[in-house]
Amino acid sequence: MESQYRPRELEPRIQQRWAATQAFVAPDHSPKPKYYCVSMLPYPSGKLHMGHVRNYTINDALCHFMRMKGFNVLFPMGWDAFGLPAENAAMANGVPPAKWTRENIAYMKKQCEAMGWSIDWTREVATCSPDYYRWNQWFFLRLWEKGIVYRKSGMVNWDPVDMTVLANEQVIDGRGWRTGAVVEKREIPMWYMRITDYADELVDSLDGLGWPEQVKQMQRNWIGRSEGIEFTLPYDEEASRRMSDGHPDGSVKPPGLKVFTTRADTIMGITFAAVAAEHPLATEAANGNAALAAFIEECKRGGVQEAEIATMEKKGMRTGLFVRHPFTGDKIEVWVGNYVLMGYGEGAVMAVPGHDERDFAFAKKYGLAIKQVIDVGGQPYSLDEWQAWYDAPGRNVDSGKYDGLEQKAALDAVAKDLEAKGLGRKRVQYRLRDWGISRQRYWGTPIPIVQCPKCGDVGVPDADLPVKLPEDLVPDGSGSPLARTPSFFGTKCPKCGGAAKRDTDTMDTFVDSSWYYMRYASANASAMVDERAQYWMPMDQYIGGIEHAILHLLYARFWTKAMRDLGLIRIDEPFTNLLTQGMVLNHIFSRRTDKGGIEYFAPEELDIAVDAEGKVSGATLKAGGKPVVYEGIGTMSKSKRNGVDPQDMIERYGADTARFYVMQASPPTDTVLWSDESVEGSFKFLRRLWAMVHEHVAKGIVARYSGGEATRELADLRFKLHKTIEKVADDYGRRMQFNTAIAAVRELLNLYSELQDASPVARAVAQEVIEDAVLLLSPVVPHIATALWSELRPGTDLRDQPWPAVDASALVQDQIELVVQVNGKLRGHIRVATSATREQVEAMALKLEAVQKFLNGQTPKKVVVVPGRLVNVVV
RNA sequence: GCCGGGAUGGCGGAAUCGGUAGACGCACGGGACUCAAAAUCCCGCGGUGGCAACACCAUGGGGGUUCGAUUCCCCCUCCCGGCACCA
Repeated sequence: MESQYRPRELEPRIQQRWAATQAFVAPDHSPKPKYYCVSMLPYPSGKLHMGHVRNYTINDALCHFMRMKGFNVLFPMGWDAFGLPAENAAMANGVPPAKWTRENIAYMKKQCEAMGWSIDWTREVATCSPDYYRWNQWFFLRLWEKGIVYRKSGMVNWDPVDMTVLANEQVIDGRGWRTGAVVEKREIPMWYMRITDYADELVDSLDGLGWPEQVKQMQRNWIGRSEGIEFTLPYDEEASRRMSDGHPDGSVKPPGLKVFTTRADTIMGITFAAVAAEHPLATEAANGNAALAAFIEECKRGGVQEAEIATMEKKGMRTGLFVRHPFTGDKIEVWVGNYVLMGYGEGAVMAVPGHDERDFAFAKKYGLAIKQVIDVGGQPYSLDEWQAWYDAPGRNVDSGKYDGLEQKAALDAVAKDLEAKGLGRKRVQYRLRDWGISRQRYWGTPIPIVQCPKCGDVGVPDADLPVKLPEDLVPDGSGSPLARTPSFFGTKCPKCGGAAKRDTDTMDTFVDSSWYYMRYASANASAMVDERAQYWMPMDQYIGGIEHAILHLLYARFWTKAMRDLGLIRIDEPFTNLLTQGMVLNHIFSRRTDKGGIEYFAPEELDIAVDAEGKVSGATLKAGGKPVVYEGIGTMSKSKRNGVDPQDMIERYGADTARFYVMQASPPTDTVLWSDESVEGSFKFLRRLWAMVHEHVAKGIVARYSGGEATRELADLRFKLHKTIEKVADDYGRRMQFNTAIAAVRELLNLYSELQDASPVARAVAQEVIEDAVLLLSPVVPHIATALWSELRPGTDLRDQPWPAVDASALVQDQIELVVQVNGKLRGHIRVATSATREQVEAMALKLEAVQKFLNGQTPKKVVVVPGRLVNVVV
């Protein structure tokens, strides 16, 4: 055996052997139980970053562990290959997105191979491949036929200088990132999917999933199912006349202002009403009111991001129009408020400043009446105390016939009365909105629709799919390249044969990632999926960043249900268990460009200054010395340019060190701030492991311990070994906490290295311990483990070894150590027989000198005995 | 702003169901080996006081429940993620 650990020679050799024997190609049928484990597919940004290393190493370790446990394991890989960064790279370098993307994929695939992940590459998927995206198009058409896909107008961010639609990411502080121009909202026609049709099921079926509770909670809150009442505030004479004279959308004249509320019990507290700037009533009121028209224009300025809208200062203006209270007939003034969202409910609210936080802030600002209609324990009405009582439970007061009712009863009574008057009804409202999938971009799946002047929207016939994306275009940042390419959009109507135009929008990339895991399972199928998907799905374990907790996971769940309803798969949920990996963070540095846009810098391009506390205080460019702005820490991302390439680590220490490092550093669910300081320690450990095996082998390998007389020391070592096997299996399989599993093996090896005994029994125990330690670590560091195993058991392969068995007899103990506390503070230890009674334990504890000292001759007030753990003497 | 999460030594983290706070490492200090260095090995390592035994303090801050709280409850601060066109 080599005395030196040389990962750079060893790892490629072992990887070649795996490739030659197709070691990780998973059969689609097996007598073994299946285990399907997938990591969220990476965006091919150029190089792997540490987040990927963490993600796929967790995936790989779980897969190795499950193989050892006797499962038929599938670990596939693919590329989320459409999207914005490819277009940005194209603009920067003049290279078509297709070329850039494919080169990145090739490089990153090499890196994956160098990491030694046990991927079944025969199932690789790249979402930019026509073989893949044709099924996006095919499925889109099926959903269209079913009415799940439909067209309506939607709001986008508009850059008036570049004349282009901006992604939210491209809007920085309300300005376009390239031009620095103030962004505007613009309404354009788009395709939508009716995810809201599935809202109830998406909430209800969360319950059965093995997902982190926090993720399920986030999804529930996102869908935001709330039961409330939709009712009408009738117009007064003036409003009635104006709204019927020229109702802007020309639809049926509404008899009043429709609102939705979950707090109808506070209906007697209405002091005004508010509508969104885009509401038809606002439009009508602005007719001939220049100030209001200007205010509405102002509301439409700025981007469409919710965070931006929600943090805006609350502003409003009178419309001069009035509605009437449904019960009292009192006149209620209607305001336009920038805090009312057109996209939620009816785009209009009844305002009860006494019992709603936003209405309160608005009323206070404009000096509107605030009326308390819920009694909250006799507290006096006081604006200063308002924060304390606005949403407290209580009985109705100052509410006429509803006085004295509790919330639920008041709600029911109000609903009944509104229904009786024909003004309202109970209804469920979701916060969730339908999924808009149209993007005015080039690098995505073309929408398979032809717009015919005679026939309207016509679907591309299945036989003509895929509608291929031209791959040689280079975007320039203004408008969509497809919309300027007649050879793409010029076509004939499939229905009438006349000249027609293709839809030049592409699909949201969330479409691509909504079903790729089913395509892996039915690789190269001539349909979207086939029966093999049914074998592998639902996925046993899904792993990915917590940042995908809502959107991606919700869309994928919806998509799966839609596929089920079209008879393509017979499952309700795609992901049985979910592990949300914490993000790998790094420092972010940026600078404003001359144009007013923004530019990011990688840490290696900068000289970074640190203050006395070790915190980053500033930075300058290495080239040129210009200062840059420190923006704090954030997720490693391509756009912020703060990723760390693991390549150096692989080249210096090998893949096993990189793998070991990320796995031992922290629990997978934790966020970590990148630091490459302790990588060296991981390498030293592997070298020490190698040295231990080398030393053992040099003394001569023997058959592992299988019974016979053992000294106390050997029995203790075997106890530790078998406890460790139990713990590591639990950490890998149930807790998925690899850092503590590795720490446990280190403890075992620390104990092992103290062993001096060279007797035949000791040699057999040593063989047992070192063999099993290699097996326990093998899921994390498969290369070194494979090499060491072949020295410990010549002629056998690590890949054929099952997970080590726990020897129950090694775990039997006759004595245990208990902790003795006085008033909950540690004061000593006692060793007792495992069979000792409560009374015996108590007596022994009280006899301790450290305990007597605190007793001062008195009898203890109480003695708490926790079996197998501790004794607490209360004095 | 709203939703979800987090905060433990100089650093990463451990304590799994309310039961020994700091496992296991990194960094650092001291020592051994060496002509020297690297590598390796041994010892120490939360704070304050003390020669020591030991005592007290300590898990972001404040309060509470409990024999006992890093863990449960209430309030607060700061940080991270998401907020529908980044993926």
